[in-house]
Amino acid sequence: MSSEQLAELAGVNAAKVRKDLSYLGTYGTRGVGYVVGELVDEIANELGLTHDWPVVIVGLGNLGHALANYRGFGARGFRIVALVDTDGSKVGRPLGELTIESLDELDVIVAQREVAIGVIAVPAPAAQEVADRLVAAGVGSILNFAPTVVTVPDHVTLRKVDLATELQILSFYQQHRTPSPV
Amino acid sequence: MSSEQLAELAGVNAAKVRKDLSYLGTYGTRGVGYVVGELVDEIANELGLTHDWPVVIVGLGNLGHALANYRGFGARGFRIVALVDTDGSKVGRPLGELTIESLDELDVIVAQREVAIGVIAVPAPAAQEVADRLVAAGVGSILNFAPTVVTVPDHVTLRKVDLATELQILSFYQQHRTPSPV
DNA sequence: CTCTGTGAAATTTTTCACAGCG
DNA sequence: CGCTGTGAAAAATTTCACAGAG
Repeated sequence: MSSEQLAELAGVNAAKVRKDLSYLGTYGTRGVGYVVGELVDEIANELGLTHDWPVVIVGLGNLGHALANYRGFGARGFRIVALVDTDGSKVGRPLGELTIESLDELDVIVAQREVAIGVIAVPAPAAQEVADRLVAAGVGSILNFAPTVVTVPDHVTLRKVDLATELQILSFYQQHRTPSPV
Repeated sequence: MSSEQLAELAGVNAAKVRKDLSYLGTYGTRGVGYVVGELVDEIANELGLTHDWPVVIVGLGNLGHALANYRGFGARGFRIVALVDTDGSKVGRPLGELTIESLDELDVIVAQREVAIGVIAVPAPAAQEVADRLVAAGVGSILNFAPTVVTVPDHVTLRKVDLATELQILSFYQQHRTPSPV
């Protein structure tokens, strides 16, 4: 497949595709293009998709359940190894292959199962507390779904997914009738 | 509040804050700083948060439920006006203030309630079909949570939230021990 | 010939640094 | 004075355009 075709599919400039791919090394063949399978392998390799990343989900309301049931984490190297909630009535309840555990067990869970990533799916008021506990337990990366600002030490990577923000971006484009970006 | 303080809170350079805010007009006072309330109003105004945007959620599995129950859409001007599912056994079931309706009613729902934004929360295989129906019904913007590529005509704005991608970005940083961005 | 890989140019974004207002 | 608003400089990103490999 040529950089032109890849660019078309990705909605970007062909030169950009070539420049970006060139950072991986020389995987194209002049006059021919790229072998898609090779590219996929090399990109997976470069992005670290060869690792297996144990994940803990904190908070099992609707969103937590949705995440716990989400197909496709496995295919990308993420293994959900624990489900944690503060709600005593939820603790002990089975969910898929796992059983909901108490937030108080977090330290042990993270240490024993070598959890690398924590997902916060609790209500906003509890998010900072959960983040602090995750950090204290030794988690290196946090994905926060709670609609609130959470702060963590520098050595911890934090990302936030804010559903209302996504809608806001959409409505902004709609309002301005700007041609759709990515 | 000074641009310095705002920059600190946002984790960016103070000059950038001033430059960005200057595009809104002249809302700061030299020697003093910005009046936060004024800024909030002006930004809300510029971003179109004064509108009210009717939203339809398609697919009421765990994720759809989570979205339907999500607090904070209202505060940002998004009003969920319809919940739609293909599953006959779900149709008619009440959820919050709304009742789940059939996908077949989509055209009427969108037209009558002036729906501007559609949220796709169905399994991946059904996503394209739902997107097509939303477009046909006249929705101008779509937020897709299904982990699959969906294509829409140019005049429709599409955004995608892919949970696995978010985790991938996290694990990439973790692997490279790069200082946390954003 | 075709299509990559890549210097160089163009463009965009970010930062600097300072005149000048309150 | 202190802090904004903003030209100008610096840095980063994207695109061009073409030598050269297959």
